[in-house]
Amino acid sequence: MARVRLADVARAAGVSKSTASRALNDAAVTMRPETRAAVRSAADRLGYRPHAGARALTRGDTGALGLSIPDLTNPVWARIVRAAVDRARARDFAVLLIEDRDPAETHDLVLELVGTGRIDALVMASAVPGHPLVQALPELRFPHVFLNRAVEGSGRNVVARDARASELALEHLAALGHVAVALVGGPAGLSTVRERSAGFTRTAARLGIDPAPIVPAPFTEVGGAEAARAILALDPRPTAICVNLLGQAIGVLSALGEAGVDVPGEMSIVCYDDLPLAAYLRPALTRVNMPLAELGALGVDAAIDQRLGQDSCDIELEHDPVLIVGASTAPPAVPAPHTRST
Amino acid sequence: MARVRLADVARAAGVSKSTASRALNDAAVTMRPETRAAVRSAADRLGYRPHAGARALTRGDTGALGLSIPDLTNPVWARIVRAAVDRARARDFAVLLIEDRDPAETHDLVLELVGTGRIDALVMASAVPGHPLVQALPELRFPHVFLNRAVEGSGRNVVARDARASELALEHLAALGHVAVALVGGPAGLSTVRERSAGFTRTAARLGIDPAPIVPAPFTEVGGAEAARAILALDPRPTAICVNLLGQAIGVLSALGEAGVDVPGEMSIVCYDDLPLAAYLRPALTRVNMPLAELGALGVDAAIDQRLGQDSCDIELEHDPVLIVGASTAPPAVPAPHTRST
DNA sequence: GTGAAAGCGCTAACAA
DNA sequence: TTGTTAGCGCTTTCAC
Repeated sequence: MARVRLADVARAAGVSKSTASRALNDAAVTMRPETRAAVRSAADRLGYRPHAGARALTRGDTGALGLSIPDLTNPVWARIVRAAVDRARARDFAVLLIEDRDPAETHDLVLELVGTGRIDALVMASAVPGHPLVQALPELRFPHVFLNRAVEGSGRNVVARDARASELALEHLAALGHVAVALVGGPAGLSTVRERSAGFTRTAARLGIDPAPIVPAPFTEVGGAEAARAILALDPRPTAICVNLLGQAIGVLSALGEAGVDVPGEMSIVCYDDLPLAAYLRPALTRVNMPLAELGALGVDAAIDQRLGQDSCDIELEHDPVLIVGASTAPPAVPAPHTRST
Repeated sequence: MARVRLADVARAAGVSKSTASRALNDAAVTMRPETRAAVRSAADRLGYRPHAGARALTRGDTGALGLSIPDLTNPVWARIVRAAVDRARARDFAVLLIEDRDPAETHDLVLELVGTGRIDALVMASAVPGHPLVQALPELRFPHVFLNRAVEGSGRNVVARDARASELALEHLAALGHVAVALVGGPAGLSTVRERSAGFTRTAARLGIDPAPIVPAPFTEVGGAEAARAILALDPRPTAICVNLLGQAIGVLSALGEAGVDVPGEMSIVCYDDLPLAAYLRPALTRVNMPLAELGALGVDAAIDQRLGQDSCDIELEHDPVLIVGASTAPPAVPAPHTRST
């Protein structure tokens, strides 16, 4: 099972190494069709595979991408990764996965990957304010894009229409008659959170919904549960809650259940994540489906294109989020009194 | 930002390339301490990083591992991947992630990765009976281990004590007084499923629990829901259900809820996955925590060690699964009559 | 203990 | 249209 080298193919086809190389790689160059065919068939027959290291050495690229995401155990990221890997493979790139649980370590790792010439570009989906990589990348002049977590002014952002998620949610709730809605937000500084919050506030105003409390919360079940308890304590109490993450929504459901608050009877819930799970919770969640697959694919495309010399630019996904109505939303039981002491 | 090469380091340290290389890589070779120090400090100062491709060419290895898993969106696999990537990094290896959604494609991809010399070893966590790779790998004589999905007779299996999960679950249920327990199983041919089923049958017999129905089901929410409906239709009806996957368990809860069956009042549930989510379901699940992190880490260790020339062998994890009692298990409401017509 | 030189497998000038 | 040649950056004999 010794490695088949280009020289072997060349010999088998009766040509020189360079001709063999050209026949295999350079579709543009003009050469006798039978030469090309001979080389190709020899390569096929012998099972020739170019050695990636050798190629990296001469061509100066690796055919690999780095992909950094914040949390692998969140299925939303898993879906993005899946789409990214698929697209990368379609374009003949491998993906080195980086789970960014510690920015400083991620910084070191990426610098190592770049320095050792292991990747051609980086898809950075774990940007947060103050992340050392966000600062380091431009100085490196290394091809990169920011995916789903925009860095303002970078001109390399690939993002979904996050504000639209809030619009869809609030329009649905308004149509049901809700006039006071809360939002369980997320960690400060994340562009998705910011966009969704902005869309929330803007749309609430437009629809005549109460200036609604936005409760920041960690992206965890506990975070959702605590936010829900805070919201329950509000006076007047909102009749619906929008939630950024499915994990948070599960925490919200849990807290509401413990407090004896019926969903959707006394409280409606809309979640901005759509995963199979969401349909099987009790009640099944009304949710917004974000185009995660498109996100992953476009991120990879942008990164590769940039490596190929194309100028980078901010990209917003074509597809709108989609609202999926479940059993967690209903008209408010008692029209909220909507009075307030002055 | 031009690349710093070994030659640059050598020049800066006033030695030859070979000396520089030795100083940096070969801890064993004997050389003047000050020479080594000079080289090291020069390398540090210049920010030298050996080029991975060049190194692959001369050393014949890449410092990268392939890791194939069945489903990235299942957080259980995400945890295994996380641990694998961490361990790989600790041993200075990168990980190329492969999501095996189509065995034929995975086969091609892995052969490509191996053929192009992109990986030094494969951690195969997506083996199923008849998987083309399972056949191809031994012929390739390429270092590989089977992780969490054993291939009988391969002598390269890294697995947890899956049978023990069933033991723990049944012992808990027996202590509560259950005498008829069902198991929601999984796709045929998976070693984990087989082990858990075997442990289930064996332990049930030992504890005097009814020859219990094992209902195979896909690893999805729907799968769990359908299995639950089948179990509800049984006569006599079991008073408890063990479930292989968290996703299935959520389907089970959903189906039981729809059928108006109270958990744990009328039906107890134990799930063999422990994820944060499980604690926030209503009711919070009684569950078995498998040592997933150890699994991922040992799989990587075994793969690397094998690449390093060590003989492979089957490995069972040191740590036992752990039972975590939630609110989904309770004594059976009415002692099951336990009579049967003959 | 250290240096010179060869070569890993490939691509890309440059010739022919 | 094809072949010759010279590296890419590194490790590793083999001399010294």
